[in-house]
Amino acid sequence: MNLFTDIRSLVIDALAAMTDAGVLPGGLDLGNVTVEPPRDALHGDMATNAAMVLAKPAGMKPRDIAEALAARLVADPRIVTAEVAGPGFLNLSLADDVWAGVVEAALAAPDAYGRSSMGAGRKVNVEFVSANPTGPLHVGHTRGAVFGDALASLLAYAGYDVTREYYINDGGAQVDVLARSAFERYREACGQAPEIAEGLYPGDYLVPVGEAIKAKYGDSLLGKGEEHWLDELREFATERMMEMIRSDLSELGVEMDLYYSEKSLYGTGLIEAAIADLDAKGLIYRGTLEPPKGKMPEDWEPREQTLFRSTAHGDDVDRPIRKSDGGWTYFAPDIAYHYDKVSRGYDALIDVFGADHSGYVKRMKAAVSALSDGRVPLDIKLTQLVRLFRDGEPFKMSKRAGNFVTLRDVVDQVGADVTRFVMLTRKNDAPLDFDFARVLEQSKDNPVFYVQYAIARVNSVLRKAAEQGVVLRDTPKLEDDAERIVARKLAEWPRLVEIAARTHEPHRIAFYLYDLASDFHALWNRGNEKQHLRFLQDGNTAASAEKIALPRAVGVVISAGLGILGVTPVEEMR
RNA sequence: GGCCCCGUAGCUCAGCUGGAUAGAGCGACCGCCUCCUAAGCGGUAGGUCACAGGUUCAAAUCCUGUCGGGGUCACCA
Repeated sequence: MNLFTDIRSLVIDALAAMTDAGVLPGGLDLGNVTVEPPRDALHGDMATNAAMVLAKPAGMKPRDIAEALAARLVADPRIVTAEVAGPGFLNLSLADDVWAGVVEAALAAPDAYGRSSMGAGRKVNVEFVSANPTGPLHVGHTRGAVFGDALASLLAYAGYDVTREYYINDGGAQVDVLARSAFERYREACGQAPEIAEGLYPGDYLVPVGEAIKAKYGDSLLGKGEEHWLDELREFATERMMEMIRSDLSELGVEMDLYYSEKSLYGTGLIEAAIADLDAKGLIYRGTLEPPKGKMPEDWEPREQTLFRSTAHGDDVDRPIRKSDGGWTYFAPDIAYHYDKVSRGYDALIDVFGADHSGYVKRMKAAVSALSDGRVPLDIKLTQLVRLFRDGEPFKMSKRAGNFVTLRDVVDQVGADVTRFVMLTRKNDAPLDFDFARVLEQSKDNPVFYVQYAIARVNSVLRKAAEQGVVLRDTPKLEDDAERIVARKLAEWPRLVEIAARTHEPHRIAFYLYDLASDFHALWNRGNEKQHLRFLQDGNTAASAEKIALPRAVGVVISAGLGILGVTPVEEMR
């Protein structure tokens, strides 16, 4: 049930009837006619722009259209008043029955209310995190993980068939560096002094890996050149890193459907096939790139390379796919990976990158556009930096020293639920301040707590009601504006889900939940002043049952929303 | 220099396929607990939506340009 689409249908039908009656000319495009919540509640419950949108094509004054439309709309029992306002808005106020119906719908099908069929079962692949398997996940990855996971849940809630996927960059030079770094820790485990040369990974998370290598190989690798151990240790260390990463993600509540290995692309012909596909489309050629405009790199020299004509699909320059030694550049397996995603039959692809990868957006979009002949849209969402604070004091991280703050640090200190909610209290492309102390604060200044407190209050009322022997009923009685405001906010939920899903912006869910909680807290406090607004009516279980329906519906929607965000609703706060 | 993101109240940020008098929280000020959790609520004050053009019945939103902040920039991933 989506009240806004219901009322929009009503408006569209009325406009069609006006056309049939000769009031409006035929052939009007009604696509731009909207029914939305007005910004100001004083304007009513819903507003439609129909008269303004149609005035020009119909050759009529907005007011005339609006008044004729109003006359038809008020004939519907759901519409109490329809008033022309401003430049031609038609403000609608809806009957209390309608709001009661919203509450009933939520209570009748708690798992379904707000779910959308807009996805229509279309297959969407959400690739996220995809951190190099060379160390633990840090805060930046955490944000990407939370964002991607919530986005995936949101899309599933909106009716898409979603795959969560992680691309393991285990095919490049950085996993060689990992192997060498692990080897030094292995030497350390064997009692030798490790030599962590410049460029190796210094983090002590490799210490246990070194010990594990010793446990497996004894001292048989000591003193041998890397040609004897590089392949084996690369695989060994990479597997250990991925175990750690999977475990970190699991701590955060993220479960991938598929881990896709870059290395697995090699030797299968997939890269060659992807490039051949582009070649067949005339998009591969030998050529020399112009130097970058503006500042000239010190060591730049003209060089003939094998290039992908990404400019044919919107990129700024063509991109090399082979290195001068004949090997593939990192871009080639990326192309092959997306070629594989396309050929797996997805209707849409989403990649979640850190903002520092913004330079790859155009070339990846160009690749997918070329590979799918423009059929499969690729949306790339960038997550901005996370700045860490404690009690307002920023603290520094140094990747060189290996002392960056890890996902596990964050989750261990504040918990997965708080981490996830806070990470979604900003738009993905806005920087996020994360204060370890503040996010645990139990006050209304902390949105996590504020929303959880609302649901805790709902549960509190339900416990009290059970003690008093109230038999729950799904038919609410709404008699005050404070109640209607809450019901109206509940009515916006299905609409909001669709907007958030369409824009790929799960943060909208978090903001909505905050607003809903706010309306609910306001209603709660009205009960302090007005006895009839209390959910529990003294000694009158029948009246209580009618009053409790609304907060129960609030609980339904907050639970559903937190579910999308991957946050566990609390039972109570003590 | 090219490209990408950002610029909205003193601060941190929302703002719906373009809608009406641009919202919330913090901070400031004034109020509300005999009563379902005051861990909360109500009110007051605070704005050239960076700037300038353009499109439109209508622009914080779309387009162009300028300014300011951040990111990124061939044979690393």
